[in-house]
Amino acid sequence: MVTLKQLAQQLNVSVSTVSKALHDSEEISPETIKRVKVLAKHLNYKPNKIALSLKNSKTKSIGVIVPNILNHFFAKVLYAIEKEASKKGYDIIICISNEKLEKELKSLEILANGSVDGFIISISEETQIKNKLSHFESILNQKLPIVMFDRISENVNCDKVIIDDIGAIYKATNHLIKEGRKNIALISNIEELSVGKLRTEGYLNALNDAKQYKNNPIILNINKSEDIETKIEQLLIDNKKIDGIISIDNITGVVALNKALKLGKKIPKELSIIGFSDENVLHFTEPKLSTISQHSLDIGEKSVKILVDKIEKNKSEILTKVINTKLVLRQTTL
Amino acid sequence: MVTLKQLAQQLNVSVSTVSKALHDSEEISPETIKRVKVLAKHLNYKPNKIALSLKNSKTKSIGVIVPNILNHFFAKVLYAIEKEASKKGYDIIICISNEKLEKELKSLEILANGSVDGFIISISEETQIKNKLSHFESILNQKLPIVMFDRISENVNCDKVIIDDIGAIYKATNHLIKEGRKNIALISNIEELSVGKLRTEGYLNALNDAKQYKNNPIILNINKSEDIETKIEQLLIDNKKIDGIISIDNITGVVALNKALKLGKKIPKELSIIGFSDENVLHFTEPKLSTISQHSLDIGEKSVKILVDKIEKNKSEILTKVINTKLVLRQTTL
DNA sequence: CTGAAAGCGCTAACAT
DNA sequence: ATGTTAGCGCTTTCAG
Repeated sequence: MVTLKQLAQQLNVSVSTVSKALHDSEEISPETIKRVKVLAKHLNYKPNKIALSLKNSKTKSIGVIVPNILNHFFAKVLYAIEKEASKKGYDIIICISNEKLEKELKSLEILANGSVDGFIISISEETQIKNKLSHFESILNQKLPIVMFDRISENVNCDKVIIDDIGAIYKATNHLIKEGRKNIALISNIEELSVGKLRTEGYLNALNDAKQYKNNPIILNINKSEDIETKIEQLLIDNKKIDGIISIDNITGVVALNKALKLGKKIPKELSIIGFSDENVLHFTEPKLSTISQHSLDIGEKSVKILVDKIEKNKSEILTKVINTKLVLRQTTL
Repeated sequence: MVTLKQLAQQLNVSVSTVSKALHDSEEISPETIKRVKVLAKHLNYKPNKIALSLKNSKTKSIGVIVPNILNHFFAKVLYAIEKEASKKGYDIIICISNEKLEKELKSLEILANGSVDGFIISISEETQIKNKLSHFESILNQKLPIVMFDRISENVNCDKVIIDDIGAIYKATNHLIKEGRKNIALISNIEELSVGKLRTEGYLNALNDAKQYKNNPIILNINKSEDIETKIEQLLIDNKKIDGIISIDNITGVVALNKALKLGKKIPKELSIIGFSDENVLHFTEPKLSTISQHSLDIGEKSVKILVDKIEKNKSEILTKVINTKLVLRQTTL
């Protein structure tokens, strides 16, 4: 890399003159500025980011820690984070916790060595289960701001970007009730997560609030060790009355659709299905899956905006931003 | 952040003593080492990465530039890159080119300001089409190593990690021929990419080499502006004789399967389908899609290993590593 | 208008 | 065994 020093030597001026010239300082004569800039351009000089970071105690980098990048939701949020961060002149350093507390903790600790100005985090499953939160507190104590999204913890005092999980599923369930469905099942493979519990709550609330709905809730929680496809197929076989399915994660909806088709169900005539998460590979099901869109792009964008505000404007109020969801009716609902 | 200086002041010793103590230097007395370490631990001292980077002219960071993180293949490679990099003590800074030359170029330039020790890159579509490669040369001239994977350019003299694209599709096509298929179509939405051309070549070679195969190739190239679902459905309707489909990207295989089912095709009895890319959401099709697995994890892992070798051992030979593919027969082939 | 010097946090050669 | 100094690349007083 070309340095100020090298430019200075070649031009027979001092390093500080070069620095000032490159910043169009009033102190420097126009011709010197010209000379400096010409050479800088010619040698492709670029200010060393590391040196700047050290000098300014600002890295212009954001640490992003997500549980699982193979989950399309997180990939999409990441996409939006990168886009917005890039727009604002920030690099993003990403770590994948792989749903493990240990990795999340380590990643956080490592990046808190001066590498980043703040964090955007979605909590790992293990962390949520064990409810171990001290690593977040530790970061906040070091005056490094954190923005949590989707998988948050009420007990950490930081900015948050979430969706109205209860309301989203409430609306979806209600839609099926209004369709006249009498046996609406909820399928989930995220029982342990904060969002899983909230979404389930939305489903139960909706059933409760509908006076005309008489039947008991049907909830299929599939845990990590169980086979999603087997469980769902079994549910459909065991419970032939099911005429509505709400999936609260972004996988089981597709599986339910495929299994129902395989079993010869007419969709949406005999069975309505609503999945979770917006447009993606799911787009390509046949018929097209109706879903709750959680606007992943907005979530990512907003997270960056809030974090950068914290970093640059030292805003001190802690806020929780709720991103709207939308029920997108495609072809698996009436 | 706690600094050496602060530790030194509190202990009434010099900064260098503290530094040496923390590195268990022979020069320092055991008791001083003890005192220093106790306080360091107590104050949660962590060496400032930025300062180290500046001092060592090594950032222990890798710049990763991918075209599209929503493509499951890239997400998976990214996952593997993060895992291996983390293991080796490297951070990864990611940029998403979004298939645009401009963004790729900018990202590369920005990170070449001292932020990273090297790059792992998969070239954007626009870059491949325009065949503009000077930005890579520029980086290499700055002695920053590059490893390219999947979407590479023969004309850039850097390490590469690829699969045997021709051979992979050749094998798959051959499998369908051996099944006795007489009208094997190739579907692609990546015509413009280097890998797209190679894979198509593999298909054509296989048809040519099979003396018993009489019919002409059937190739459906779907470009960005066209609707994948419409085109594929139309193909199946227009050409009822098609009894084999090879998809050379990681989307059209699923679509072809769903459309064929919708049109009442018996699979795999009347029609065999082979997709591209390994286990993922596609896993959940019904029946399960047979695919060419490209071992994305190996690709990511290997890329990091090669790059880190270059960075740390100054290896100078340029190599191209070919990762094996595997034909994984599930339920859409005989 | 230009330059010298200090300092960001750290390490290491070189005193003492 | 401990301290001083210089230097990584940069900005920014302060001096000239």
